[in-house]
Amino acid sequence: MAGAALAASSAEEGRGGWSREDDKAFENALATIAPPPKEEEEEEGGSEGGESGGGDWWELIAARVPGKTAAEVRRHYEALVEDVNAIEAGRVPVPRYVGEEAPSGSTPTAVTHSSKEKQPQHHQDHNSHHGSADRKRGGFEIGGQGKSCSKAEQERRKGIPWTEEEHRLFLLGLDKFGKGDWRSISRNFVISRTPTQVASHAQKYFIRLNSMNRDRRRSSIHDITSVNGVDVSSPQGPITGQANSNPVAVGSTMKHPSQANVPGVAMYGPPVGHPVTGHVVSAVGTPVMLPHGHAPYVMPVAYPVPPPSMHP
DNA sequence: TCTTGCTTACCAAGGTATCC
DNA sequence: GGATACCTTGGTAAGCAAGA
Repeated sequence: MAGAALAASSAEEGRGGWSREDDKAFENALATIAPPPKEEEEEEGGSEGGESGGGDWWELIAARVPGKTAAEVRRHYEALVEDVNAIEAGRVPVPRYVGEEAPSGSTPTAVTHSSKEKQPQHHQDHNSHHGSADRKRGGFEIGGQGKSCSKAEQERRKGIPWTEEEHRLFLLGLDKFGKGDWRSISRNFVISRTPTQVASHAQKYFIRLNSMNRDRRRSSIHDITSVNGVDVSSPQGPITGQANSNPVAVGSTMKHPSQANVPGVAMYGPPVGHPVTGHVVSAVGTPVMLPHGHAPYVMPVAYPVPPPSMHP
């Protein structure tokens, strides 16, 4: 989505003159100002919190985007939503990274930064390939391009750090779909990441949660365990067992550990468990950032490089 | 039985804190 | 300020379970 949002944004530069700064301000506004409650759209649980709630939501948003009117902001938002929906519906080819090959065949499958999904990898002995050049991030081929790779490619290969925004979406998705349903989380929330990536991220996240009471550590993105003041960190232990220890049924209401004295709360300082600003949340069943009648999880986020949608 | 999806364990790279 | 150690993170192979 972020990619979609960015694509939309850049596409819109021609129409509305939205600069990256404008987009950023716009996104920040969206993240911090709750949409007004709307009767027909609030059935899913509504969005609490935030600083607005009034009818002039667009005005509030516009107030945070220098030089933009409420109407412009609204149009911009709707354009973003349209693009996101179009991409999710498979009607629009997903953006690709610079230097990326066009996806062959009809599959619009995104070019992902997960090498697993995009290029065959020599299946080697686990030990033997460790340290081997072709597994190292600078060394494997992409689409037969060989070793000559651009800086951008190398940058991409070494892994794209999760942004706070992505992590928040991850938390929201976790809250909504529960642990284990990485596919849904990836598809509906963190659409810039593959399910595998989401699962991997989750693994680290839960490990982090469970080691919260260990000695002092550096802060990390995984210290963010709540969104909008609502703690969405799961009390469940590490992702354990193939038996799918998934104690959280999909769509079920998760208990918020912070309210139930769970680790995962602040352990050394502010970053830990600090509420993520933004009205996004509410936990279960709540659409993310939904002003007027739009599909959930539309939270435009701009990226320096448009992350491709992972979902065909 | 085969396919799909999830979990775990491991690695390399990069960043940060600490020590000199 | 530089060197070193430690920590965090993203990615992926392998194993396992559930469903078709």
